[in-house]
Amino acid sequence: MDWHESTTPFVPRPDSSLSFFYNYNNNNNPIYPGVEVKEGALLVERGGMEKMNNREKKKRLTSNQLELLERSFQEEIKLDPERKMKLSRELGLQPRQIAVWFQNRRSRWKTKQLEHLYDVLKQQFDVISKEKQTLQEEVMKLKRMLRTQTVGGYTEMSGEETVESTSEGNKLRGRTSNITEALCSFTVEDYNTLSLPPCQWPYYP
DNA sequence: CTTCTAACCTATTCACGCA
DNA sequence: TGCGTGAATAGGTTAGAAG
Repeated sequence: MDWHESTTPFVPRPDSSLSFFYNYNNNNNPIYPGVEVKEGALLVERGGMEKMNNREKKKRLTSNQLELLERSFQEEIKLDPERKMKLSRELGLQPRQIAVWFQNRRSRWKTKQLEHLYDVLKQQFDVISKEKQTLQEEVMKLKRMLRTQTVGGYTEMSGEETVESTSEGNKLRGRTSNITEALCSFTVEDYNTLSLPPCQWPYYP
């Protein structure tokens, strides 16, 4: 899940309705006085686009700025105050802009991770699904064989006792239902510990 | 215990840039 | 000019410090 092993594992926050999404634990939330400028660098307020006339036009970051930000992000997904100020100085951007960029970047990163996870799970599901189909076909085949044998004078299986209700059938059922349960009960907490193939960053949608 | 602050998050808005 | 992208905003939660 982490870009680097150094980053904090995905730990849902307790007691939060949004805990599902809280990747990054907040236990060592640093004090960072006077840096987080709530307006200042930002150009537009909600519903106040007319105010932009007096402000700087919203600009895209330059390729150099993006390159450095991206490098920094890949070193560490979280932004500590010191690094924020350093990047701010180096890139000539407001600290708030750096913070926003990291925020948005983490968001994009997580979206990609979820897409990747979906692909992995789908692949696994397809394989298992195929396997189940093969086994079901085999069961049908065995049933047919049994029926032929009983017609020919062999011992007949009583009433409901089919191949599926035998120990083999139970094994098969148990196995498939376990797989289904496992897939249906998959949570993001599992996602934390799931070992995924290495994720090639940066990749964009 | 309550309040404040600063960090984080998701969802959303909307300007920019490209086909 | 329509659409995708991404910078920025809004509004929410949590943790930690201070009163």
